[in-house]
Amino acid sequence: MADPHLRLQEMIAKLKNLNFRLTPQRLAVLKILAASTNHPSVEWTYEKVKRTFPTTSLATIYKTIALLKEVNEVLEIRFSESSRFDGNKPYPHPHMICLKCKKIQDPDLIGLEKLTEQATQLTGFQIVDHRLDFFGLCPECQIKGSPTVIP
Amino acid sequence: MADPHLRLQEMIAKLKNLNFRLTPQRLAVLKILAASTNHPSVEWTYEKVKRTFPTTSLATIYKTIALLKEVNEVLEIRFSESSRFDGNKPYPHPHMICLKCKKIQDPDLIGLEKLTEQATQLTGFQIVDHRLDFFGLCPECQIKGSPTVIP
DNA sequence: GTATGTGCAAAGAGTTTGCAGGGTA
DNA sequence: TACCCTGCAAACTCTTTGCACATAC
Repeated sequence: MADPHLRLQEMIAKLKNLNFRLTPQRLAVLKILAASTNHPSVEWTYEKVKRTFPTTSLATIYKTIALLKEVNEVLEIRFSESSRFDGNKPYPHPHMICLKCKKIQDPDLIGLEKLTEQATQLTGFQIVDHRLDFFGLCPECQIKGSPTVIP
Repeated sequence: MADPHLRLQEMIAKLKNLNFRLTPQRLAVLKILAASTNHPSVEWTYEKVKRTFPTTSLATIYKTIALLKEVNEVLEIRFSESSRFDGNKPYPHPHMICLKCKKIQDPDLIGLEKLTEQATQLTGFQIVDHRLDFFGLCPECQIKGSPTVIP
């Protein structure tokens, strides 16, 4: 993962450059997204921010994340039920998703570029984005009946 | 693509074997999903079925597709906005998705198995499903301002 | 004949939006 | 001080559900 502190500074710089204001609530969201490897959900981020700012609203979390998406400082991983976010690596990359505990992990795969080339040549598409998800059971969930934790 | 007539027969056989009833509405949905290469949405399927059965309800389309998902005779491609379906190839495969006209196409890519193996070995996940989507502009949409058609 | 499927309307979940009041630069 | 941001509640979209009536087998 990228250095969380560095990522936070990058995010702050981006927002300042674009003349967006750095409110305490926003800063709290940035910190969480910059440092998390667990691909937080909106709800999880909301609960975490509320520990510091109990009056924070869900709408503010949504609005802040929408802003970060707009300036490409967070990657949204959309599922039909809800979305998960990655502010540490805000660019497309493969994910391993545990169907039981909902953990999301980033494997370093080699060869995805080759597939992208093939796809381009076969279809003539001008590719601007991609998404590769593997679904299954993580090592922990293969063994015990681990609790379902949705980050 | 698989032979649409054959696919329809397979779907019918599956439902009969499991003692589900073959209503005219259901049959209409099966026909559409077995024969379509455009990865229909629920809404598109609904409009198409209504031409033959004007009193059909959206709920029936949803219920029929849910049934087909349950017996693995249709692949659901979920997006946060809505889902698209493939009854012709009801198993995981890569998709090319045009961001403009919403067309979805199936490229025959070589090498995805290698990535799956890598992912398994790197993470220890027991993989049961995957999804690979490429997003971009199809050849038509790269040129003209083609109309946005959502199947 | 009987259980299953249909159609309508209402409920549900996650997300977005409008607006009045409050805080940043 | 001026404008942007927050927080609350209502709205929105896609999908699911409950229930009375209809119908496939």
